[in-house]
Amino acid sequence: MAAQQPPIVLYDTLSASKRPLELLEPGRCRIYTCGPTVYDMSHIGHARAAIVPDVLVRTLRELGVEVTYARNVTDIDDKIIRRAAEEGSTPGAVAERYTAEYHRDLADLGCLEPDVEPRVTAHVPEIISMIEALVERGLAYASDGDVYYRVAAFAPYGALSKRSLEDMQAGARVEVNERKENPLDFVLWKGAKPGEPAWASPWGEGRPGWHIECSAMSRRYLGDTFDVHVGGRDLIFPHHENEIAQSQGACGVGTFARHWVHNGFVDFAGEKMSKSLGNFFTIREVTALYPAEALRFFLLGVHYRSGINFDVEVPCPGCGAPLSTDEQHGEACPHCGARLEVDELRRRVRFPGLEEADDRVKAIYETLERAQVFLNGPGGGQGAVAPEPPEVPVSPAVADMLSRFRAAMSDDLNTAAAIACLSEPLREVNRLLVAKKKEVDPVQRRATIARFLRDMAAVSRFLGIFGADPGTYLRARRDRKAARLGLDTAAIEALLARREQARAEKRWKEADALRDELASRGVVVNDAAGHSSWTL
RNA sequence: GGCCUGGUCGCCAAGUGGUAAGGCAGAGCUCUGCAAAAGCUCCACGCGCCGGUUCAAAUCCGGCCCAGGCCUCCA
Repeated sequence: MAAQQPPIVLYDTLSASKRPLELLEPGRCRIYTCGPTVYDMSHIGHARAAIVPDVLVRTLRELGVEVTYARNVTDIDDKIIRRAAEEGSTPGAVAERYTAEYHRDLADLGCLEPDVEPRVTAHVPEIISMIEALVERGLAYASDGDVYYRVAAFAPYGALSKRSLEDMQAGARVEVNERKENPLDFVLWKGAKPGEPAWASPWGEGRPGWHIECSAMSRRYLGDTFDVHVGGRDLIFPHHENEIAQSQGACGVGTFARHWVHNGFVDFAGEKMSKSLGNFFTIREVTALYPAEALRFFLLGVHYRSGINFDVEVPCPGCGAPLSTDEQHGEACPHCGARLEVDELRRRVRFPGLEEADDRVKAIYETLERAQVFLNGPGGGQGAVAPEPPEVPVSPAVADMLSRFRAAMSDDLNTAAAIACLSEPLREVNRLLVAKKKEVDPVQRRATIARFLRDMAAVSRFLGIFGADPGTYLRARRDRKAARLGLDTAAIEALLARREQARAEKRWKEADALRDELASRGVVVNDAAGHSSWTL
């Protein structure tokens, strides 16, 4: 597809409107997103902040745009230093460890690797030279070993966050820092403190402030001006506002990101996440309980700019009664009196929304698997999808699926609407798969199912979901869930075999009793023509 | 206090001027030894409330009520 036209419409925070993504260079898009500060395990909010730009990148690529995607790692920062001190480790070791954990989480979540992933500590020279440029232009000043940005000297300050300097001064907390000319000035370079990592600079030993790294590194890899900057909503102020001040201050007004994309928050149980029980979970904690694809599907079920709520259900270990947030913090269950311990509660936590997502992803994979088997027979591999017979009519619902899906994705990455486009085709394919021979035109049936599989492969490239081999996914999901529930797979298979024998001999009572026994463990039995299968 | 979002079916959630997507739950049915899965049918004359603009409004304007966020580290 020639991408001469703006490929998609995207909401832009700076202009506060949806507008076509007009690329600096037709057919090519440069994207920068703020990656994590690596001082701890990443939480679900980080997952969303990574998945949103990932879907943007995937969508543009699928629409024929050549994308350069940069996502930084902030590997030097107060929190990293503090963490290292707590652990008796070094900031470098802390950063390295959590960078690796972050990569593992994102790989689980199906995020593509960025084309470049710059680290702050490897770009100190670029940072210093940018600060020097700001000082030369009167936009920054050295003060007692620190360097600060002179906010009042940058006229557009506040344009992104829609706040005037006066507004902010009125609402600002009084900050005691006599090194600053203005309380709103922010630090570009921090003078070294004893025992902290430090680099030589024109202002003495020190290290970069928080915001400057994104300005310096985006410039290095994407140029003075690039197409899209992505980040969480909470970064609009001060982080992104300051990036604009730095970059445009150094490179000129009109430079830097042409389009600002900000994703909404993830809330837990209706509250913004905080590190107290019940509303703070890491990616790893969640993916230990549910498939990572279910988490991704859940996060994409809501438009990226909206907040998304993670329902959390914490049952009492004693009586199973759901506990309110307050009750979770209590000593004992108000219903049965059982002692409550944090670790125990965290292990038993349930996420109803994720369970629904898990079931939905499972159901879609089941349809994909049945479709594959229909076309290729049992054991037919993923790559063995039969070519679509030419010029054969395909059921309308399936024929339109991909174009409708693509249209939704092109309209400000409306993943929720895009996913909804799959429902009708899914129903149609399921209908065709079980239809009696005389009910459908066999040629059309085959063509429709083949087309569906082909187009679902495209869908999976947009979303980063449904790309696994269905049989492999379903087996892994089931076995993992069985292990988590402490079920003995071999014992289940044995019961199932006994039941099949009973059924073959029409001993229905025995067969039903065995099914009840399996059901009591949560195992769902599915009888097909010749054989039975089980799932969870 | 300043600034900014959002209030759509029991729950989740699309829809930003043209007559309410989708998912879950629920009801009935088909298939089935019985189930399960799948499928079929049904499930918001109304989109926080009150006015207004318009041939036409969930969508635009004004007022009000409610919830949340940012202004400090934060995805």
